[in-house]
Amino acid sequence: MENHHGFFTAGSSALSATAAAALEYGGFHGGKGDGLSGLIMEQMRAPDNLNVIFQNGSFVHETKMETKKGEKKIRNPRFAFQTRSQVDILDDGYRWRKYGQKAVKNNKFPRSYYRCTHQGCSVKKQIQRLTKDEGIVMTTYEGMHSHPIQKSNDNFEHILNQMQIYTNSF
DNA sequence: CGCCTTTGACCGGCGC
DNA sequence: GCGCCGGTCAAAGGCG
Repeated sequence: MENHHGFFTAGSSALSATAAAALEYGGFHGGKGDGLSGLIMEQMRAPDNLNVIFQNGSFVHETKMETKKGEKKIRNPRFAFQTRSQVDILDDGYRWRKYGQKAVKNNKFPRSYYRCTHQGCSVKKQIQRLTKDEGIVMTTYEGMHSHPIQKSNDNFEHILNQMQIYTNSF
């Protein structure tokens, strides 16, 4: 688990543990053993009400209390991470339909909302570029896929390669 | 024709 | 109540 390549330059054991959980969940077909598997964070998940955020390679977690008086208001597990990338859309192999875009306060870039188009799958994600550092794209996943990937993974791997190059030259 | 964006309207929660 | 804010809906249009 220590082989994730400077992408998240973390010494945090918490990060390692989370990464382990991600790989354990292993939604992507095959780690391919090419060293990129550590970068595949899409499938990482956090416990209920736990928001996991990576900032500048460091690891931050924030608990989110959603359970108020509603009780039924339990949010799906959420997972957020940031990547340094020129492109906003990180193709992770699933098919997404965009269902909204909103301007966010204190941010000059809009936030985009996507939903997984697989029948019966309600996984959502939001993508937002940070004003603070335009090179960073923040992606937040909510919920987990309970079905296989629909698209080829080739594109995603390509993008991962790009990201790796990009981060290494940092 | 099927699937996707775009975009303003709408909605619920919250603070004043 | 009212207005803001974040999130979602849905009509219209684009594109292969």
